[in-house]
Amino acid sequence: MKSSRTRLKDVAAKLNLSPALVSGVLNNRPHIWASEETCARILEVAQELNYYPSAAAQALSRGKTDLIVFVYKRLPEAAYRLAYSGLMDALSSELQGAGYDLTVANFATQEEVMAHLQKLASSRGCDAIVLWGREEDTEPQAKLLEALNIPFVVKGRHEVVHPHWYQVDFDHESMMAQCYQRLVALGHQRIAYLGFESDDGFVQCLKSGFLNSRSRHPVEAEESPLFFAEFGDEFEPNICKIREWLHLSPKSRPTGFVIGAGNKAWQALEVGLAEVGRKLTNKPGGFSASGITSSPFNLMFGEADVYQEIEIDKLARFVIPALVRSLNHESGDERIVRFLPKLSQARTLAINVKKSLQEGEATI
Amino acid sequence: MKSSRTRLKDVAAKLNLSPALVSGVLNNRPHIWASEETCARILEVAQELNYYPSAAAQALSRGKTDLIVFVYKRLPEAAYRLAYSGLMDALSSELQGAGYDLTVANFATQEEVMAHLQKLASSRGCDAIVLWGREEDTEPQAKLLEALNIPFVVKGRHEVVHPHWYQVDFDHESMMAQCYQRLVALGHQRIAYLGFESDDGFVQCLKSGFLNSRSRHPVEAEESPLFFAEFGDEFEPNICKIREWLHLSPKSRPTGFVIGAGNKAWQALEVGLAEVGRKLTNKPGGFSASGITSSPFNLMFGEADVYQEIEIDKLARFVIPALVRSLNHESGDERIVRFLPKLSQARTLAINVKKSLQEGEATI
DNA sequence: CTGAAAGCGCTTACAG
DNA sequence: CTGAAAGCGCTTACAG
Repeated sequence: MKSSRTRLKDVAAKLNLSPALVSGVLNNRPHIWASEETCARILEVAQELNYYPSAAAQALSRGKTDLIVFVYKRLPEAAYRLAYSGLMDALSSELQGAGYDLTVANFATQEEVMAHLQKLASSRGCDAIVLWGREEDTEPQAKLLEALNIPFVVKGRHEVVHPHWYQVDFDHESMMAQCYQRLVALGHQRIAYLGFESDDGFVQCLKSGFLNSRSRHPVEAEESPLFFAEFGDEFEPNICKIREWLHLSPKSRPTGFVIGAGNKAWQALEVGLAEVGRKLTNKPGGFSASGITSSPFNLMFGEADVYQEIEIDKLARFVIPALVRSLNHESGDERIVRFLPKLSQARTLAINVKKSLQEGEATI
Repeated sequence: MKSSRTRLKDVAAKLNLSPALVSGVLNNRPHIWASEETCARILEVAQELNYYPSAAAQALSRGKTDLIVFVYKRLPEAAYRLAYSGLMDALSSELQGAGYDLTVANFATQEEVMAHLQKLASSRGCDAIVLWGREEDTEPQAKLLEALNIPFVVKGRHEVVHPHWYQVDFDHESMMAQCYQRLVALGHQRIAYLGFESDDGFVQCLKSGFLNSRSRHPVEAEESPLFFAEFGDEFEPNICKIREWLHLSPKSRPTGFVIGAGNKAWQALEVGLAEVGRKLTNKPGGFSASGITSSPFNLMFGEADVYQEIEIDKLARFVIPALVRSLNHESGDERIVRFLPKLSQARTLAINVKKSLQEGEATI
């Protein structure tokens, strides 16, 4: 009982109407004339016969696939994979709402990505493309799409070199500024920065966000040293640096920490503090931190205001409007979307193994 | 300079050949005759003109879209979202290798999913479908696809009611059995189980895997109590139960833990042990645990052999072969794939705040 | 062994 | 206001 799908002419035949009329009504094309009643009957029969137009035939005749392709180069680091978690949920659901389907294509190498983009363009396999990944990868990809004259949106910070590209990303500078302000408001005088060691665009923006805040703000005496460190997403180098900082004298060690790095940095910070009998707090007078996190995130011992995982989904939701603008070749500054999330309190396990761990009872 | 894409007849014209011949050679159809040299020239010109066949035209004339759709109902719990992390990477890359593109469609409600499946089938929008999610959701979805006679593979444990479905999942029973054996090998006599509180198929399989191992294995005296608890993915209920167990006398409390739950259970276990000055170890004589984890996973204090995050990707790789079998309507037992991962050592922060935390120095 | 022709299932000017 | 016809770009029997 192979159910041969219903075609347009089947529903037209059943109604004794021409396929053209039925097509016109079903797509409610303007300037199509059919009585109210005929329209109703057409809808009814279409539903009754379970008619859905052939996607391929429509794509061929309309020259439009209603397909958006999400393209990226696979990154080996688990941290990046996790950053994509929830992205498909958000993108697919937004696109469905806009009448598009989402196709996903990822490749191990940049060459494969470029070849696929070329193929997509030449085979008219989609209406538009979303590029995701590091700037060093997405930049040549976007250039190719630009040359091929195919609409696209790219995730990333390309405003300096390519201000005319449709692009979406966080406002990393302001995020770090918010964190810095938060710590200043808590009364911290010496505020350290833990970042990533990377040329990635967002990393540089995080860094300059911190440095600009610091130089603009008067709390740190100009001659006070700059507590600044960048590492890969690993525990060891972070903990070493933190130990070094924490072993400075109480008058000279940093008490506030802006984190422009991943969960390993947070873990190192908490462990480092625990080693000296302290934990993070949101109250004045202790050690405090604020910054970005990867998902899932929770503190072990203390408390802190951070940017939580869910933000990447929110970011994804800006992609679709940008895509629509791109498809319509709308111009203007709204080609560049920069999203500033809000700080919120991190969940914590509030582990309290020994009394000596409690705030204020430094033991070393 | 809108680059109008090259069509088949363009390359045919340039070669003074008929489109039919060119098409035949490009698709290297059997029984097509063209001299070696002609073939070479065709390939050459196609490449030179950057020719890729129109996806829509091919789909229409061949009745095949080369599209696989990955369909699921969105689940609100972050834990589930994370379980999908890496899935797209694995699925897309496998499919690209098999000549298919991956399309993703997710919806908030079951009704929307069902409607989309109906539409996909009727619009011939894809060649096959991958269903992912909980059995209670995927079962009616799969039934619909079966009725619509469209090839599919479903993630899940449907072997009892639907042994003829193409399905892929972990061998949860054997996983729990492996964990149990591991603890027995370490000399544990009283082995507890921490699971999820859920009707999900995999949860039931984990549970029966543990219970069967236990009943088959002679180490536990038949009258020894069953240490067994199931909770949602939350910290509090787990820690309460663990405290209760750990406060039993050394002769009667459990020393081994099989974890059929998420990271919250692990955190609770580690915190509970830390509260009594202990941590997990892989050596005989202490407290040990083994089980499943969500990604990313690391222990805070101790060590343990666990199933790591990456397994979900490995699982995904079994989907494509199953899909191909499904497309060819191959029969046999290989419709059901059950994957048994290997235990491996979890990363640990090895936090060691106070000496009293060290193994063997119980303090309470 | 080759090329002209029909067909896939829609859409959309274009004549009635 | 309507319907017959051509066209989207391929593929594939089918006659030469």
